Amino acid sequence: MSSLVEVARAAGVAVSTASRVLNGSSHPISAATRARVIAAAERLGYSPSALARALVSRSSRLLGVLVSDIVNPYFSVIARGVDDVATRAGYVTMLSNVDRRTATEINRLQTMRNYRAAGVIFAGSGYVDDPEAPTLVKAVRQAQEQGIHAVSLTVRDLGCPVITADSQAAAYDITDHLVSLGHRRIAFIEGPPGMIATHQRREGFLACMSDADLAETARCIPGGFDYEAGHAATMRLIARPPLPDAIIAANDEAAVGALNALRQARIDVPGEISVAGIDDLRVAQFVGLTTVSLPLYEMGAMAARHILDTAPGADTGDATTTILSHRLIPRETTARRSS
Amino acid sequence: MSSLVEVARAAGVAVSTASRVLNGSSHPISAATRARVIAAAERLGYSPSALARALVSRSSRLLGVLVSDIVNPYFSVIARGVDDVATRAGYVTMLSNVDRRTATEINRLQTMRNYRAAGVIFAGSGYVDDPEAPTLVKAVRQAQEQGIHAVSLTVRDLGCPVITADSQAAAYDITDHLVSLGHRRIAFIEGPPGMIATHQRREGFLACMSDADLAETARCIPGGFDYEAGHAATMRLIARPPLPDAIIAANDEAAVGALNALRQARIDVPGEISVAGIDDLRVAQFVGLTTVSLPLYEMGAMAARHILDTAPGADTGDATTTILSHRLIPRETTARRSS
DNA sequence: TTGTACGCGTTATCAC
DNA sequence: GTGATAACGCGTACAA
Repeated sequence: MSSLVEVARAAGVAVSTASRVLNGSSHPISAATRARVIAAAERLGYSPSALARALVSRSSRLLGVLVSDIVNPYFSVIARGVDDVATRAGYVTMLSNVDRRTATEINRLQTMRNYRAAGVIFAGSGYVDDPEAPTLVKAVRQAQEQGIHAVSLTVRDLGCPVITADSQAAAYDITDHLVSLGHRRIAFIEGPPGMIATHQRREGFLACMSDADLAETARCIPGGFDYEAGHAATMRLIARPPLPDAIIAANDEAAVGALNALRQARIDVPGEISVAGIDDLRVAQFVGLTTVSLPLYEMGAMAARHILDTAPGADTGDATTTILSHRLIPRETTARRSS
Repeated sequence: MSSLVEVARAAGVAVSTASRVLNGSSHPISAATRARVIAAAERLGYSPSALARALVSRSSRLLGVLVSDIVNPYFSVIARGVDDVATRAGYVTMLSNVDRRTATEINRLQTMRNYRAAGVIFAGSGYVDDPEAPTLVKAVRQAQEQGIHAVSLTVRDLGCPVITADSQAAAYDITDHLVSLGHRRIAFIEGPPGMIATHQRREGFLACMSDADLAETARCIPGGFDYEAGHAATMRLIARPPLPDAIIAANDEAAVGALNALRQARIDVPGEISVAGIDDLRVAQFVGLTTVSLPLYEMGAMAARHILDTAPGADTGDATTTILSHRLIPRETTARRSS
């Protein structure tokens, strides 16, 4: 609770001197006074006000990250990547859950603007034809004009740099894997309606099926990114035979839901049907799910690094896109078509 | 990037007037000037500096939460609880991963002190006989003297209020469930060595076994809180027959590891052996794991609420303990002893 | 090498 | 109703 003035007084020096020793300034200070100041600070339990510091230096060491839901492992891995580089650089991570609501995203962005965050990372996907998108874009632009760096981790027209994985290619690759295994009638459980990510993954699936001349046996069914959605979609599939040769879910969690629905129906995986997901979250490893590994941690880390490395005030507004590579991870839920 | 002075100038009023309309002061303002100020603020894209605000009001609307690892669902659920109430109250959550290192905990606490956080929540467990504990306690005390509220989500002598679940009772209850199912030779896969949480859960197991006159058939084996640890511990169990009647893992993730080791060894669950965990994370539902549900979300939410509700400067230093209730969740990995 | 003084953006106190 | 002005705690020219 003591301030610099008190430390200075206790050490018998001027505030500026105390300031200089306490913030590692390069300004020359005699060893003696330096020691006195440090001792006084220690004795008083001095805690430098990052608030005042940020106010005068016009830039806080706060780094914001907007996720849909931190409980979703997809986002917690990203957040971990962000926080690791933030912490190493002496920054602190501000986290906000926006539950996929653009309005909430706008709101949280404003809040982080108010705290003069060094940057804000948008981890979640947006919607196609989102009526609120223009408002968000405007808020992002204002933030940028203020010197706040924005980075999006999904392809999204926010007017800020994008650091992401190629979702469409990932979906293409997992589909190709199944096709190469001899599967022809493949069902794709889609993500939540309206999301750009949903659209991209579906397109990747469709593109591959089309390239393999399997467009007629491709089947897209409504789903979602959670367990329940994957489970329900698969139940519907089971209820309307014949069963497809394989099921690809828009993400791992839905794939696990599919797996369980199949198991409950006593349908052998991968004997009777193959199942695959996308993301490669920890749960995929637990259940031996074939999937595509997305560089989530790296996306978060790289976005954070981009913000910290970019000189304050520089190049805001550039909208470069960086694509990090993904990787197919074959495990036990897929096998060569038996029949 | 525009400040209050600029808004005031643009609106042709004094800063104090602009301030009054822009921060919802109860001070009377004529409708005309109010409109002018609002218009000017809007036009200039004014963003009130939460930094300056916090500086003058001597308390920010920042809420810190220290977790071991946000990727661990145990902690992400807690973080969600914290952020939900923080956001609703206009606060923003600062998140830090401390990887179970007391030194890191101290370091991050200092950082949050510097930002004059309204409070800091310690989500992770500490160690028994931790040599660094005194330093942490001192840091917590200093933070409190500064008006920062600390709350621990585990039983831990930090000199701050504790809001938690009764880990020991939870372990007792899950053990009792297995005992009541007829199991006698029960193995307990412990958590990471040295952690208070590990100790509590083990004690709960041992207490129940002892109460059931099963002390001689109780068996504790070293493990950990992750999948790999549960897997490895179970492999060791399998390697030294006879197999126990049941396995209880210190948490759900380790239980899933145990489940997989058993499955790979073609040992039927729950036919030949029952398996249970503790926590009731989402994965437990996926695999049908019998477990004990801990009020993680509520712990985070209640801790946050406690901090926001407590009048600034008041009652810091009280060290009350609040225990939230847990609940047994029987699922498919446990069954009555067959033989 | 050390000290003085101003400004960062707000709020609050006191006049008018 | 409205307007000066003094803090809040710190960094940093500029001076000594």
